[in-house]
Amino acid sequence: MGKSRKSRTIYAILGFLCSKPRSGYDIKKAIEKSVGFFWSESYGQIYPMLKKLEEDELAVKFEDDTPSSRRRQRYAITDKGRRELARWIEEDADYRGFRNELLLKLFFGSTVDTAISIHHLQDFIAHEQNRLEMFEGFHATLPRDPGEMTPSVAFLAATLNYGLSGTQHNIQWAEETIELLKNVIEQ
Amino acid sequence: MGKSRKSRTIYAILGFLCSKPRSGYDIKKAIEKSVGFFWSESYGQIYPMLKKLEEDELAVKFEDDTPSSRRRQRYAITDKGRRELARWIEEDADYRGFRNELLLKLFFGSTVDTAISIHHLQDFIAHEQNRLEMFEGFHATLPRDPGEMTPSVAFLAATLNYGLSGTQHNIQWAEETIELLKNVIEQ
DNA sequence: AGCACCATGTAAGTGGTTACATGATTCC
DNA sequence: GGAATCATGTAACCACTTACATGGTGCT
Repeated sequence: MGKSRKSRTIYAILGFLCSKPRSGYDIKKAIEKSVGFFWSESYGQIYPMLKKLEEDELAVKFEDDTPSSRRRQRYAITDKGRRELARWIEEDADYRGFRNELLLKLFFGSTVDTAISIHHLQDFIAHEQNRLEMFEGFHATLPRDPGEMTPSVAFLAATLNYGLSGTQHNIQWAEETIELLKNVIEQ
Repeated sequence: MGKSRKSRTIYAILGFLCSKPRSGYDIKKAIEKSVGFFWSESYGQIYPMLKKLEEDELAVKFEDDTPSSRRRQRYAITDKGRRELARWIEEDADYRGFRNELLLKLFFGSTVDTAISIHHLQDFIAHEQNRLEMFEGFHATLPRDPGEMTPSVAFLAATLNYGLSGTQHNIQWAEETIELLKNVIEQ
């Protein structure tokens, strides 16, 4: 009776098959491009899982009928697959299992030179500023007209907003924390 | 040449041994109480790792000399252990590997009834509000007087601030997102 | 010819959780 | 006596990453 130690790879794949048939390679790329800032899957998970999806009749494979093109094994989601995806989405989400290495290093910061912690925070700010630019670029491509706010755009915007405002928040926190640590040094 | 697929359990343990000798049980409790909102370790990791720490001379075991008390095997960090901990802290932190199940469900929200996504967000708000109370309670115990702002308090405050402001941010985002989704429904 | 990219996989290894086993101690 | 907690461990299992293998395609 495990609490929630199940792979979510299957649902990530089903979710991306929902919009259109895709190959394993397509799925990996789509994940990186759209949800990469909060989710990732490796080929080592995707390809075996696609095989299992077909076994369980949650997706069907169809070879490309154009023999001239590259070998490409695309999968389409079935009705059973859609139901399984919906069932999972309706389940309560699991909030546990976060691990933040930066915070752990910072928590132990009093055992090393404070300059090291400040350096980590500056690194983090640079990292988050890169992400911020990426988010802003992405955000600019969203339709601003409320008439174009279709459901799927709204859900995309929702996750994007999380990344955007979260990153801004991270930068602000890191800057404030640097000041805090500098003040402590001076005393 | 793995990029960073090494266990950090060893460093979490060393970090907690740094302040005083502890048993495996103590370490687990200390982690839950202080860094539980961004880190966790299980006994299945801690006890074998303590054994390994002793083998590698990063810690030494000493049985309690009071035979009347419970069996308790405490470990003390060695100089070598302190050096190893410091070495790790100085390394660049790894920001990768976050997975957010709530966001994934939300990203696929257009495939199910929007009420489900709103329900998830309301659940999330309740969850974060509980955490907020916990953080605020914890925060209130910190010394406010700048004179008492010792380094170790400052680093504790830094991580706590992350949790505190991050939780506030999460709540705000979730509330705004509910409004966004409600507006989409009405159209 | 050579490089970058497309594309599909597999094998090995690891980190981590969960469930279970065991027993002492404290407190009601 | 019984329950809760203290306390230490192990075995099994699993999700996931990494590294490797293989070969086609398109472009210069």
